[in-house]
Order: sequence, then C-alpha cells, then structure tokens
Amino acid sequence: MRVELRVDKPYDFAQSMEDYGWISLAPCRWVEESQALEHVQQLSSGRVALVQVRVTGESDSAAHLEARVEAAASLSAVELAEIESNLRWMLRLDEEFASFYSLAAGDPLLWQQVGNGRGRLLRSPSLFEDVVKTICTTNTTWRQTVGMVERLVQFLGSPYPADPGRRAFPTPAQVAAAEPELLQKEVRLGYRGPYIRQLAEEVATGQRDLEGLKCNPLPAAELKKQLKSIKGVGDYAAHTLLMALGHYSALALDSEMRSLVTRKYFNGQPPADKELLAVYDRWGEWKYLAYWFDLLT
DNA sequence: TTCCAGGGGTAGA
DNA sequence: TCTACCCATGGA
Repeated sequence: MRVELRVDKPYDFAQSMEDYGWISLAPCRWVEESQALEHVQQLSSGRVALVQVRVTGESDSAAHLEARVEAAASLSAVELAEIESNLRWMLRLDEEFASFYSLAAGDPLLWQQVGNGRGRLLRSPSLFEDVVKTICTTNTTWRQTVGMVERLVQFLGSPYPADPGRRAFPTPAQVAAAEPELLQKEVRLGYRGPYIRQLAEEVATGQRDLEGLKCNPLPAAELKKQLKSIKGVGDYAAHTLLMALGHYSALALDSEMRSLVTRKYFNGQPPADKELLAVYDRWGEWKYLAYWFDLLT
C-alpha cells in the first residue's frame, strides 16, 4: 500500500530528517541506503503498520514523497487516511515557513543553512509522544534519552506483527497500565517515571486533552501555561513543545544552548540568562529556528 | 568520589 | 519572583 504526499518547495527531506534528534528516537529510524524515514505506527483501530517515507520526485513548485505502508492485512481507506494525516503532521508538510525564509534571507550565514528548504523539524504523531520524549531529554545526556525511549517502546509498545522486534510508541493507556516498578527498574526512567506515568493516566482517563492542543488557536502564552501544568514540564520542556506545536517565538534554554551561545557570542564568559536569550531577539516569531540553525552551523 | 548531562518540583523567603 | 535543595541514572 502507498500514500502520496506533496509539499511546497523549498524542501530538503533528508536534511530535514537529520536536523532534529527525534529521527534517532524509537520508533523512528533513518534508513541510509534508501534515504528513507522508517516509522512504526499504531492506528486508532489498534493495528500496527510499518511505514517508509522517501522522496520520489519534484515539480516546479513542489516536492513529492511516497510512503510505503506494510501491515498484517490490507488497511482500510480510513486507516490509510490516518497514516497520511500522521505523516503530514510529523513532517510539518502543512506548516507555513514563508515569513521565516524571507527573514532568514536577510542573514547570509543563516540563509546559507536554511535556504534550500530546512526548518520542518521532525515531530511525533501525537503530542503525548512528544511530551514523553521531551521529559526524557531533561537533566540527562542524549545517549540516555535514546535508551529510555527505546526501552519504553520495547517494553510497552505494540509489536509490528511481521517483525515483533519493531514496536510502536506506547499509547497513554499502555503507559498508565505499566507497573511503576517496571518503569523504574527496566525502563530506567529515574525520577521521570512517576511524571510520565501520571501524564499517561491523565490522558488515558480523559482528564487531560493533550491532542486537542495540536490544532488549538490559543495564543502561545496560554498553550505554555497548559503545558507547564504537566508535572515534569518546566520552561525548557514547554518551549520545546511549543516548537513542536509550531510556535517558534520562545527559546528552550538548556545546557547545550548555554554553552553554544556563551562560546559564540560572549567570549566564553557566561552571561545572565536574560542577556543570553536576547541574542535572538531580532528573530521575533522565529527565534527557536534561528537558534536551532545557529547551533547546527 | 564527585560532578553533571539538551531540568524541574518544592519549600521558604 | 528568587533561591537552595533534592531528585534517579550513568558516564567522565
């Protein structure tokens, strides 16, 4: 089965996949030989599919992608539509970057980085998955983050029938049903375990509508307030998640940003946070992306 | 041993 | 609003 996807140019698919660490987190995987994003998805029907996305061509104004879908049995039109919608969200194919590009065009160094179509940073199909992954990046190393997410998927996610070693990201109900001891001793989430389990419970019982925030017209400040009401989500995580929701006006200040900005703009002398953040003031609504590609430069 | 990683919760001022 | 202190885990 196949799903066709179209996105306005400029768009550099392979580079965009590489640009955000989520590509290294289960159940995502980059397949070098075929230059494809591989992803295991559990659909609302409960069925699990293996999806491979790659570029097939381009026209004057658009890039064309194709997703090959494999599942135990053939999927319904509704299920394929869900996969298409998941992929459009994950790759941000419907986000508008024109004003970012026109601003970036005024900065030769940044333009050199993003002009060919970067900026559509990878995200997860559900906000639940992005919140959990983001909490797993706090106060730890990237290496441990990769391990925590991998074990969450392996211990709790539903298997892809044809290759049970591949699993989908666990649903809120699956995480909520997990024994706290499993999250602690096997998944090794550390003190994050109770936060993640509590969130899963809130979402699974309908107490918290996370996915409703995805297409919510609320201003960023209000979204931030709701995100910060999740235990384990502070300023850094909330700003990372605002980025996931398509709001780039807030910077996620972490040890990495601190060290980059201190080195690059303050001669190695650590500035106050206010001063540090002010470096990107002129980018207004696009601060996050301006910083992100400054980091990758 | 101690420190600290792509921080955050809590209590006390 | 700001500050100290605590929090699991694992590598340096």
